[in-house]
Amino acid sequence: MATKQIKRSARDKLLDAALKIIRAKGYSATRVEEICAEAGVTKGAFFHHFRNKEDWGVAAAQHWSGMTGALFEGAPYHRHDDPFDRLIGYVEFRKAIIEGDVEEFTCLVGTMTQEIYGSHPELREACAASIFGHAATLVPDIEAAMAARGLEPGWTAASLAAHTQAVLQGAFILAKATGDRDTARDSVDHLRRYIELLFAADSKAEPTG
Amino acid sequence: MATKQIKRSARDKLLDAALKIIRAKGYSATRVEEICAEAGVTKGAFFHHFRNKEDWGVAAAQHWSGMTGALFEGAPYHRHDDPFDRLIGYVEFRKAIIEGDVEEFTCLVGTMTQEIYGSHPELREACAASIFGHAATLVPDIEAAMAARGLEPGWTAASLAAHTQAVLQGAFILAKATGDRDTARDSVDHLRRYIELLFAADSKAEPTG
DNA sequence: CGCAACATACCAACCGGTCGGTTTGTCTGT
DNA sequence: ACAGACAAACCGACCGGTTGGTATGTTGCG
Repeated sequence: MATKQIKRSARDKLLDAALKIIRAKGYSATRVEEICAEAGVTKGAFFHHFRNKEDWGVAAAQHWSGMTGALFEGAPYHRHDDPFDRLIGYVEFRKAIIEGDVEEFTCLVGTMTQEIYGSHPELREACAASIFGHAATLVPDIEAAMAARGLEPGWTAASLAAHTQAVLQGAFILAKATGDRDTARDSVDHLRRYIELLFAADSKAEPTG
Repeated sequence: MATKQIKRSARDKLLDAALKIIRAKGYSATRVEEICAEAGVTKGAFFHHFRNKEDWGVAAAQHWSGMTGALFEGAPYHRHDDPFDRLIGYVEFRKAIIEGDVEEFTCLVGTMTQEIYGSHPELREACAASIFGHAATLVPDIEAAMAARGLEPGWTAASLAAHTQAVLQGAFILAKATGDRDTARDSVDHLRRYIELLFAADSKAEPTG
């Protein structure tokens, strides 16, 4: 199933190069010759596989969704019996993979969204699908945890799931600003604390209407 | 002190253009001729006032700091007597100014940081100073609120202040992805609820070590 | 006058995209 | 087993518009 061919095609190499370069310097500043050099192929190969640069960007976003999807699907936090534990496990897993250089742990589609949301609708759509598709995987566990505690709060499971992604995206920006992983990890700690407080305040009245 | 000249100089116009264009399409994709057109000046004026594009970007970040600094300094939430109320007031103010098109309420320096953190150190420094300089204005109120409730938690005032900025930056990304203001406002609601829960759980033991 | 604030004209490098050609693999008939 | 046909994968020179930056005026104000 996995890595069925030893010889990676030019397309695959160009997509892997996308992850590295876009996360390091953004979509707009990335030149296609630079992509080709990183991938070790020529410009001809690039335009054989992709109609244009945006087409490559869309494919990169989909490639990213596939890779991250597999990563989270195989992550250990799913083993917990309690849905709340799985949710906390997810957050801790997100914290744990904040490792190495900034361009290694930041989010491809979040970075792209910033630059292209107004000028490349197709690409924006692909990025949005990646972010919210991932957020949707959290919803069942959140709903189950809510039901288990009999919570009927002023927020929805989908909204909390989206919020986790907002915190992570924002944490990445701060880490880029400081150049320090710990800046991002601190925000993930706050996110974990928030979720714990949300589900601890089970029978109490909500402070916010 | 403020707006001492009716005739805005080319420099001011170029800086105002920066806010509009960079927020709409990012730093890299913004062309200097486009900046000049938006500002209604010529390229000669641009390179008279700025050594190069990056120099202009740094000035834009500082201009942004000055503008937002004045905005928040004059905001009504400072009138509250209680520091906790001021903190909540700040969050609500941030929610209230999420209005109009996406490029009108998103953050200039957050957008820039994403693209240039690895390639333009001076610009990154200016953006980081803007973000964390703003976060620092929240620290006294957070500390006062902590002291008033006798909180000695596992988190610091500076860390919570930084987290507020992370949530806001992340909320902006999600709003760019969906094209909908409400996506951002939802995360600000979660942020408010988190702060309320933090300060409500005064005498209780922290769930997170 | 003299200097700063602008305008105009221009350039060399760059960059996305094209195009004709070559290599590599696969399918088919014998 | 093998040659021929065909297509997809890939190459790299080339093009034309664009872009950051410069060189050289011109204007206006103290």
